[in-house]
Amino acid sequence: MTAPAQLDSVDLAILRALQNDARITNRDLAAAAGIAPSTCLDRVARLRSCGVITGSATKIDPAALGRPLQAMLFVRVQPHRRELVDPFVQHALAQPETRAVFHLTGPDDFLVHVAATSAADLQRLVLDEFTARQEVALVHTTLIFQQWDGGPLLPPRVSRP
Amino acid sequence: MTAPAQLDSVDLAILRALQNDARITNRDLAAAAGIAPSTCLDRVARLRSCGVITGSATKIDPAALGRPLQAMLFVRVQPHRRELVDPFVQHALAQPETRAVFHLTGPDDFLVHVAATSAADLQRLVLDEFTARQEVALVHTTLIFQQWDGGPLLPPRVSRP
DNA sequence: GCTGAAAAATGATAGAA
DNA sequence: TTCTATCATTTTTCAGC
Repeated sequence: MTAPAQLDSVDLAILRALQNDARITNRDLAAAAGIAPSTCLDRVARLRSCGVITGSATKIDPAALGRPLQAMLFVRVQPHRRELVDPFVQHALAQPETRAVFHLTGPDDFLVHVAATSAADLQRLVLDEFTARQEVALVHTTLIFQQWDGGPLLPPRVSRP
Repeated sequence: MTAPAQLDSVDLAILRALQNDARITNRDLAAAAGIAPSTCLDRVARLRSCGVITGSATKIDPAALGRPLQAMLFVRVQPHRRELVDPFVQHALAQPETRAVFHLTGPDDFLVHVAATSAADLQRLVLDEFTARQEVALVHTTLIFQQWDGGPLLPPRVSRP
């Protein structure tokens, strides 16, 4: 499943194109990678079975959906034990506002990325769904002015056979 | 382009399925939404032209790619002026380790999500690519133990015609 | 919003470089 | 391994209703 993944420049081209557009046709993907369509199918299947490709997702604009206010919630859990960590994560993921949850090192244990419908919705989320919980010692809320997606994630080194 | 987007329960089903798997066939998507395939095509085209759907991406496992160490960099820029903000963001996005950049309210101006190949790579990134820059006053580095993707992002209210 | 026929893409196969 | 070529099947498209 999770091999060290020896990737060459063809895999790199495939990964670059697929991260940019998950719905690219196999024909176009093969052309972008400079290989035959049948070979391209094999390559993608291999990347999938190696665990490099884990899935695909359609990207959505939260503002266009009616969720114009995004924020980061820094959450401190007390005590910081596994019995409390797992339920907290599940509860955070169960909120419709939650986009992602990160378990971090440092004074703040969790970072929760949320997309709220309004300041009132954000306030309710923080007070009723997070601060109100027994294990939550502290929530620090920060608004997101703007965000940018990084380019395609690529392997640090490419084997050149 | 960016209309208030009046979405009904069919759009909601489409958005849910598409966020879960961008490569779902239109046939299966139509079945999931309970409409005819041709109607489904129209709906998706409308969601795209309304700006709700902005694109698609294949999901990659950074660890399988050789980037097992993810971190959040909290960056303070001094002075916090637009002439310095834009170049900083461009430089952050130009790094192969960068997954996302957030411009935040609060004492830390930016949050940069990165995927490094090793602790040495992370150290180099922080010291040589961020701290070394004139406008960067402070970088605080936090490791990511684990992360979870939220469920599909859905509109807060659904019009019921 | 639906139906159905035409067009295109896919996935699989076999054989050769 | 990878490529070329082929083909049945599935999927998308685009009329018209």
